[in-house]
Amino acid sequence: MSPVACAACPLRKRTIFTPFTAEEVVFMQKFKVGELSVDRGTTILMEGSNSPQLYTVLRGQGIRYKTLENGRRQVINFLFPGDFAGLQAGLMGEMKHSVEASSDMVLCVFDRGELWQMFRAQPGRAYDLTWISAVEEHFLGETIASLGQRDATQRVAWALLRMYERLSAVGLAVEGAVPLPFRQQDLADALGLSLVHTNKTLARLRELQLLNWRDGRLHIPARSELAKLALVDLEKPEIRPLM
Amino acid sequence: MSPVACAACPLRKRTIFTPFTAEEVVFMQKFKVGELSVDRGTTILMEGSNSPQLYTVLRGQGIRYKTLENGRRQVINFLFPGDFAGLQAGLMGEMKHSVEASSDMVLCVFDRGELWQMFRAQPGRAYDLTWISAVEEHFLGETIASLGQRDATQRVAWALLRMYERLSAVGLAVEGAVPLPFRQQDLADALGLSLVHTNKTLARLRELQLLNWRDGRLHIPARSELAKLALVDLEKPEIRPLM
DNA sequence: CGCGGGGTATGTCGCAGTTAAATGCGCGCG
DNA sequence: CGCGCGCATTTAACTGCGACATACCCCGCG
Repeated sequence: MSPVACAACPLRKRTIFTPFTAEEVVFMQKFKVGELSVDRGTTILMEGSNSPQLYTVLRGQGIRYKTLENGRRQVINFLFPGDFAGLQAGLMGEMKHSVEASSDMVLCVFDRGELWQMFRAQPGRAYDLTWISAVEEHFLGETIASLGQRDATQRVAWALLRMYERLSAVGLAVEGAVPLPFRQQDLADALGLSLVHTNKTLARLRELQLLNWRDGRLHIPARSELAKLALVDLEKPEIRPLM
Repeated sequence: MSPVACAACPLRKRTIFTPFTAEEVVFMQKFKVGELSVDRGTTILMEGSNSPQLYTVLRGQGIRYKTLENGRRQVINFLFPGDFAGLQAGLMGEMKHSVEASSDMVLCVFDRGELWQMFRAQPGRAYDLTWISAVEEHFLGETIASLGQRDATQRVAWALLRMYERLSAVGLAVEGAVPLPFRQQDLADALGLSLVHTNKTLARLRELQLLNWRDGRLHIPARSELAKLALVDLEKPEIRPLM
């Protein structure tokens, strides 16, 4: 059965940051897999283009977004180490979204055309990918629920809390702070709010000492009630102070 | 390479409604795959439960939803022939969403535990599943964009148009009408709108002869400008009449 | 027959969230 | 040095959408 633990990159079965094994190097060569380093601000995938590459994030953060017909931008999700990108357009055809590096990034790249060969040679990779897709889909579902049913405060709290936990789990927390190199506009576009309102909400959360996000680093105090806030409906009077 | 056309069910490489081939029957037995018929209203998957089964829809429609902490419900997507359900919870663990039959349904069922064996024996299935996931993910991304950036009218227009096209493509359109056995409340919960507001929006779209949804059947007039409406921003004066 | 429940249809009102516009602040650059 | 530019912040005025209330329709049921 071998229920592989979250294997983010086809190259890595274990965790994100381990060095390559000899076996993995052979695999890399066979399937034309390589590493790619990009600078902050680089557009890795562009909507409308026809990229034959797939990526997994090894280090750094990025955002995956889509530009609508009316010019507005929707950030679909944020990319962290372990995430996958490039599949969304289907197994072929042009990309339906863009990916941009919010910090310097290191990516694991391989060819979409090799996927079929890879699955045949290594069914375990297919299993990994299915797993990753399932988790990804789960989070997209959560996001939909957030956009559809929660108010601004809950959305902001939920999003930041989730990112915080996600990055902490990968060991990126330093003294209770985690790197989050996004602009407030990125967060606003992800949550379907205006920049102004996002800002106000952040200010309130900061006042209440529920979180602190400055200079690209997010800090959440030890006994922060943020989790409650993100989940519980604000109707509840005991949480009400938030407004 | 064999870029398999959208193979909805592990049992069917071609289209949705073809009968099983002898080869497929052998496959069914080997991997303990079966068919399941359920009545309208049946809850197929329940959030919190621990179902070991995966499903693909062969016939009928359903909704996949999630109940939030505050009691509100978010419909994540609607299920049509060809759609996949049951994976979202990850490859194991309890379901994070529920699935309910909106009409009588016929499902293709198989065991999550067989997935690994199946992938090993038939890499093509893994490829299919990856494809399906990619398409699914694409639509979830679209939904997120809709919830985040579009107003009520655009959301309703977009959602109904998409379903209409989807079902037409599978040949379910009869005289320009397509079966859509959902309540307005379901649509509202999917779009993050109140029932009342959804209703009013539908009324306006009906007045403008852009669509007609009655008695579980959706009709869209041949030269309906619905598509424009769903995509173009209402700022444009020529579309403005809608308000 | 009357009664109740589920779904649909409309009107009014208030607030959360939007749009617009202006200020401050740090940084790279001619 | 001072100008421009990206980003964060703040204030003020407007509005889309949700909450609530009410009414209608169809159908099954005692």
